[in-house]
Amino acid sequence: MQDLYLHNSQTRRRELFVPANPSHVRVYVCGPTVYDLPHLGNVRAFVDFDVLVRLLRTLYPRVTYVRNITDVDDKINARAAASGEPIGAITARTGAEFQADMAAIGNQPPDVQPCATAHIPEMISVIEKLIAGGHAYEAEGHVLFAVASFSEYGALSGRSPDDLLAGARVEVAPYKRDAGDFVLWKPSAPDLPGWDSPWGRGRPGWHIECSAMSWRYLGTDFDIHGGGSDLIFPHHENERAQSLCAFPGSDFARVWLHNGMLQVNGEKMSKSLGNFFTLRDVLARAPWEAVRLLLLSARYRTVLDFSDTGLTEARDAMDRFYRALQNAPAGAHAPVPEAFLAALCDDLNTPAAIAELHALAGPALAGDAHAAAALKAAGNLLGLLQQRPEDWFRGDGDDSAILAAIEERLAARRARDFARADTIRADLAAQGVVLEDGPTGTTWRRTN
RNA sequence: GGUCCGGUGGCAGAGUGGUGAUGCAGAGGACUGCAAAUCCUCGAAUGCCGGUUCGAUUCCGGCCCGGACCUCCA
Repeated sequence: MQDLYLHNSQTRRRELFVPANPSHVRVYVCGPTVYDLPHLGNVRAFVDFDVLVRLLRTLYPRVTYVRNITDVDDKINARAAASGEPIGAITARTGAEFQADMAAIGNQPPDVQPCATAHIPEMISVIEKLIAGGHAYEAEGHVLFAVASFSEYGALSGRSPDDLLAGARVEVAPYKRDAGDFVLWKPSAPDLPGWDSPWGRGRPGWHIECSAMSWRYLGTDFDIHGGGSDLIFPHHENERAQSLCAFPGSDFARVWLHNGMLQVNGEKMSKSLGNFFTLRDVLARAPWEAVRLLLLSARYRTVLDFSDTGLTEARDAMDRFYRALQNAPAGAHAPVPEAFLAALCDDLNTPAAIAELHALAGPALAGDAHAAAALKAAGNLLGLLQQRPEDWFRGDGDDSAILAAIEERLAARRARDFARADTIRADLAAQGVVLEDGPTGTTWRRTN
């Protein structure tokens, strides 16, 4: 079997991936907070981890992929207060939109998508373990994690507790023992979501849900934890501290993977900056496979700058791949090519993998049916190239007017009335239909 | 200010201690009524300064520039 190497952000090194149990690989990825439509930066992360899981599924017999849904959060509360829409309605609606968008970009559903609000008892249980172990304390109705109780605190994000204080941007609540202490549980006002707990009616802090739900579905130790690089601190640092202290002797996640941010015009795309495109904005301008190819055209760890040029190029590349696929006999199957698999096994080197796609497209276009079948098999690992080529080029819709115009143009060409033929072709082009005259006749495709 | 990541042709983007992938764009040609698509050919890059080395784009140090994070974030 191909060795898989991954860049572990905890050690900051590329390491051979060795699952704790090769017959069952376990992966946890931080999912969305459901209060708005996913933007393209969110989508990049989930596409990257979708490819990771597809790869793991080809290398290992069983993979459990857990991705949480955060449906209790102060941003959700703020959105509800601002819009008047009830919290439950916001989370239900945007949760459904999230699922629809994941399907629209070609991501396979995770095995488990636990909601935070359905796992309050597990969170309370973890918090109780932390208090019992001397890692958490109650203060003014809050339960706080005591950073000083965990000597490894800061190891994941590479900072010392002292560094964290130096440039702190927020005021330190007076009830904290240390400035770095963070909330596990906090009191909730009567008009906000709350659950009964040993510390009164309240709601969880941000980080505890992931500790609770990874424990519930993957156990105290698992193989890979993924998320955006902006989550390394504080979210993952705190999550790790909670889990390691609640379950002494465990390793929690053994490999941490963090995807780079997506930028637009050199600036980070994020909800708080208000410069984001939702996935739906982008899908209105290009087919989903072009968007997906663009997102995979840079390595997951690097910053990716989104541009219209890139979108156009990705679309043209998909055109070429699907053209090549037209030479695959129906039902032809080929194994995933070695070089392609090797690229993905090198820390998900998707640009190198896409270069292999191009290397297959050449022979396939020249009529090599095996190369075409291999191209399709490789594309499948990226979540691409599984449509019929005619659907990619022409899609659904009423083609009768187009076909009639093509017939008329063919008649004009036979009569050597090229002016008329060119007029028809130009008219179709204006409608987004490109004609291509080949040795076997005229074919057509949509470009919008 | 602190921690971390990165700077490769016109653009995007890999890799590598010893002729620097791939795609787009560009130039020339084949094919075509003309195009489109396809094919052939070509030109074009390692931020700056040192160090180690027979040899550095790669390793080390400094500098410059960009980005992420420093309790909202994928």
